[in-house]
Amino acid sequence: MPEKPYDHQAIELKWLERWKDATFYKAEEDPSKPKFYVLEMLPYPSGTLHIGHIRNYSIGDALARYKWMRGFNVLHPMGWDAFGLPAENAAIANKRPPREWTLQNIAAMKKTHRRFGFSYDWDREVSTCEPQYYRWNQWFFLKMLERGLAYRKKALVNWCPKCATVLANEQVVDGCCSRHDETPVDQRALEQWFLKITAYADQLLTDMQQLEGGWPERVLTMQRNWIGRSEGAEIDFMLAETGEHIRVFTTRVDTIFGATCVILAPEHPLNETLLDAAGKARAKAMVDARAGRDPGDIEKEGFFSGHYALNPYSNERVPIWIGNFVLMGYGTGAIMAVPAHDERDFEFCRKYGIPIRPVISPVDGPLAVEPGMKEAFTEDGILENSGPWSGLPGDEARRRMSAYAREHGFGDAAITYRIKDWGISRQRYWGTPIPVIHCAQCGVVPVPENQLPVILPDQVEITGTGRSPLENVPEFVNVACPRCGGTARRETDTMDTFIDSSWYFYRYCDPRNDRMPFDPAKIAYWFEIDQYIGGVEHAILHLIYSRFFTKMMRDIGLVKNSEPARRLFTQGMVIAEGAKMSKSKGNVVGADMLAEKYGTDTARMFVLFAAPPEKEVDWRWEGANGIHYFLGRVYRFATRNAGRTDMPAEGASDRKVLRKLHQTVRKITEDFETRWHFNTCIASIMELVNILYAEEENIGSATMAEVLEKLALLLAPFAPYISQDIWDELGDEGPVFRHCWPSFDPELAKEDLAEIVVQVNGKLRSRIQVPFGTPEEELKAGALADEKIQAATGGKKVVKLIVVPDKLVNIVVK
RNA sequence: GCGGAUGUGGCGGAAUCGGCAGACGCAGCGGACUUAAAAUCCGCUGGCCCGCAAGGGCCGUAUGGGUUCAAGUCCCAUCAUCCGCACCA
Repeated sequence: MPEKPYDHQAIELKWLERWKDATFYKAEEDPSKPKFYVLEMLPYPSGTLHIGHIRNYSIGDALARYKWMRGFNVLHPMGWDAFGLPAENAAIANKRPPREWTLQNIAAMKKTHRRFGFSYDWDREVSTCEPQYYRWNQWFFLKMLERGLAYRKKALVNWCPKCATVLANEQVVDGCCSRHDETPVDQRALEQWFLKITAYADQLLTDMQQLEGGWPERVLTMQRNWIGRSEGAEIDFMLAETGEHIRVFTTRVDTIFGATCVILAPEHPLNETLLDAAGKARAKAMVDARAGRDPGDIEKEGFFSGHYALNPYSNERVPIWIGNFVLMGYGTGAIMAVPAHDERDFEFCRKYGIPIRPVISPVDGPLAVEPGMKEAFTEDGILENSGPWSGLPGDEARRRMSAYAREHGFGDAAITYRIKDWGISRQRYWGTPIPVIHCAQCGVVPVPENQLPVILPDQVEITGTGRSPLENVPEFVNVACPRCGGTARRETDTMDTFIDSSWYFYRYCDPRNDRMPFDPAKIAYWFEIDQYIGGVEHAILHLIYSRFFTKMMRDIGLVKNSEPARRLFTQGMVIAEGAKMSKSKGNVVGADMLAEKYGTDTARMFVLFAAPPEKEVDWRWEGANGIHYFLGRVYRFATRNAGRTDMPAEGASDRKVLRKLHQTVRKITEDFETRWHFNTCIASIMELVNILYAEEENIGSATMAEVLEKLALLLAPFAPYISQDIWDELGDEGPVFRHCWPSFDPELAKEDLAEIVVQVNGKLRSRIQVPFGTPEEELKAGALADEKIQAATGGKKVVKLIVVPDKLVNIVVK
């Protein structure tokens, strides 16, 4: 057949058109087949797909296609994380309703998605801003309300003045809004809804054992730190005058005889009664000074409150201080300061001349003496000067002293977590309405289930003033109380959008169900997710909320699994010409731009070729040229050799080509099953093609037919259009990615002769060819007889011979 | 400050279990084809040195040490870059 030029535009358009109504990516439950659920994180519909998205989807698509070819029943869905702030900002800027803006963006992005030909089952598409979806957010909220997992409290919350809304702790980075780098976050007291993720803190931690090996260690470590479990004790110090209690949390109750003061956070509620007006002002100033600052830069400061507390173990009277380094949000907001055995306390007490009293001696040394201590001794040791506890080792003392506190009613062993309950109220329009009603008579009343969904009204003026725009929609706000029928007001806050993405992957399994969030039987078939793929930036937020939701759903009987995803892969970022891509730098590499210039096959393959998928990729246009050129080489070779019968008889070239072919199949198969280094997979296909060019006229017809067919199959997971077109040119039927993945013959993949590296004192000096399995003695003899080796050893004494069969001989001479 | 990862040609990267460093590609150089260019095809391409040449030698995986017959790979220290956490009691 005559050679054809590689016209990527024509090829991609042709198959795009032919596949328009194809159904081969449709997934259906089929218990007779092994299932495989591969999932990429759903995008926010910003309007355009960029190369970072393409990388994420190209990895997932290659895996999905490979698994199909291996006979799995694959579920590979896609959807839209469609609620969120940018839609409102766009509405303010362009005077267009968020819904319209969002739907238009989805349409544009979906078009690009289709153009790239990713293998999604679009019948399962989910868009989180649709009432059919968010009604189940509301339904889950009501379920959690019933179980006490959702509750309301007045709380100091993080407030971003630019977003004009509340942020979750996870959305605050270095005291600033994660969306506005330079904007310090304020603290405001508001009535907020919270989800009790802390009730699952322990399970979130212990269930990580199931994820070990399947999730990146890095992500597990980040989650562990985020949950921040710490074991210790809570102890009440009694206020000397009034008898009120100050509860402190400590991990080192064994050091309590060294406590020389108690320190309260500046926001501590007791300050209201403890401090005079001047003191309150100082405390307030401390809180303000801390806002938005890097904690490492703030010097420890404090002042004496004028009051004293009693140490319940020793009955000692210690001063109560207010300290800026004590956090209200952790533990009890109050600490006992043991300067001799804690670095921070040491720094603070030195500064203010508070006594330092060592009570723990090192296991193998004497007790420190004060004055003269240069730093705190923070390790475990033996208790001294600690009344009846003296002489005990630290761990035993902690156990017995906690028990003592419990028996005497002034404390107990306690576990504290760094993770806090999840504040989900947002004073925003474009999100899921929280389904409750505020009634003057009945208080907070949940919207009855049969009245869901609470529909987000369409005609709303977006103001960005910090009050929910829904407050200005009387037909939304004014309702009858479901309990007493009296006039009542609807809740106008909406939910954090992380709710949406916490369970969307369940909805994919049953996306049109209007009686339940999904049918549990379908979940039982598809779950857990076999492979989840996304950016590492979601290591704590999205991935911890999703794990929490799964456990909650399990506890209300909807699912059986305790974890959503068995395996997680976090791909590296794509940067452009050495810099992080961003709109402001104008260096965003858009997906459509790529499709036009090189075609989608080239774009996909280049991001996979440029680096292993877990590493960062630097996008360089010249690199993409190389892949495009390579695909052209493949295409021209295949079209001019398809169906050829004028080839010479089979000979040495066939052996060579087939060996390389089977080696390539083996390499790529192994990589798909283990480490996904698609860059070297593609490199090995290039090597194969280089050999084909070198041997083109010497290959027999049968070999040529086999190699072309398998080449198309090997390319299918990475470059579906060109591989399909070659498949078609070869006269093969149907979609190439529904054909069986090629097998390899280990015998054919084997080299004829082993090449033995011969070293003298560890340096390469010669190579010899021998049959595989040549005995050690023969290898030694062969190596010593080699001309170059004789020259190199030059009659020196052979001290030792190291032999690695089929690989290497090292001759050690003196 | 604490924790983790990474460091290999001009560039992206390869070397999967301690056994040939630099696969594959980009960029560059040369040749063929062409009136010419593009496209395409073929070749060269870590550094230094010896040689007209064929060929050969030495150095080389951030730096300094160590283990080993053998180290990019293992151990210790240092430096650099990136990421996460950062007063968590």
